[in-house]
Amino acid sequence: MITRETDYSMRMVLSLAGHYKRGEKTVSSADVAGEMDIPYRFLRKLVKRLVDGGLIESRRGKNGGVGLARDPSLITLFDVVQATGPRGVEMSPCISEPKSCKRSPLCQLLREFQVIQGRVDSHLKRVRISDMCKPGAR
Amino acid sequence: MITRETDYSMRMVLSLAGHYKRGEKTVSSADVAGEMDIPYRFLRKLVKRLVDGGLIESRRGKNGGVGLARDPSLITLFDVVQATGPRGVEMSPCISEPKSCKRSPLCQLLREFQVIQGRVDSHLKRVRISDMCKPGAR
DNA sequence: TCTTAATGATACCTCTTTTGTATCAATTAC
DNA sequence: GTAATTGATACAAAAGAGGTATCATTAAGA
Repeated sequence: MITRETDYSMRMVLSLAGHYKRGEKTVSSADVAGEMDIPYRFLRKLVKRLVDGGLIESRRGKNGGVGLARDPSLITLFDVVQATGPRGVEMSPCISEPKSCKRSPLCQLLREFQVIQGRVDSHLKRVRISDMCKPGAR
Repeated sequence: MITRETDYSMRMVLSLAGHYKRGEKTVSSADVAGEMDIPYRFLRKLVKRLVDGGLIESRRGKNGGVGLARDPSLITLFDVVQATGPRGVEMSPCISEPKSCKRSPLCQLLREFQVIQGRVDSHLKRVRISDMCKPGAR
């Protein structure tokens, strides 16, 4: 599931990619929040995870802000998903916690869920942030 | 997202498919609940949706119960998902409610979500219940 | 006809997760 | 030194998921 957290994180990275291409390596969180319709304080929480995940860098103090840690062609949607939360875009609780269900060893449903999850993840891995920064997009 | 509701509904249909193949066209909800580790009263709620969705049929009174409405080869996982809830296995709230976000007309993320959603749905449509009732499976 | 076993309908409850807010400390440019 | 910015942490509100309870209705069979 793509939660708001994941969605907002992706928006933020997209925004930073746009600035990155224009040579603006650092932008304030407030600017990104305004630009991408993200609640400012919520976004501030997400910044931490993206920094911890190594996708963005931040600088404190006056004229500080955040910026991509590397070229947008080297960041995929999957990277953002991973950095945002421990559970990713998991299709089913059975994916991350198969042991919590005694049926899992023989469960045909789990098998199918795993196949679908694999497809979703591999698609997310193929989509680079740079691919999404086309003119007219936002 | 595959919620417990969806998961339980799939389990129920799988169980009924097993009985169906053994010639038992009607089984009590209590038996299915016990067999598939589903809380009985919760399952009762799900029965209604599957009946409304035309996947299963029910008979009241003594010796009543539930059973598949058609051959398991004519029921897919997608059918179960659709019958279970209005939102299906939606990847993102943006899929079912794009109008709720003013960004959607130009949103590159929404485009990607839609592509992924389409892949998930088409996979679910290819998996028939009969495919999943192999020996050793449950 | 009476009893029993089953579903139908509806309402409710509780816990977790998601989403969002608030506060204060630390840092940096000028 | 001041103003602008992020860091860290805690809190709160809202929504959703998961589960329970109750009573009505129906049908089989003694």
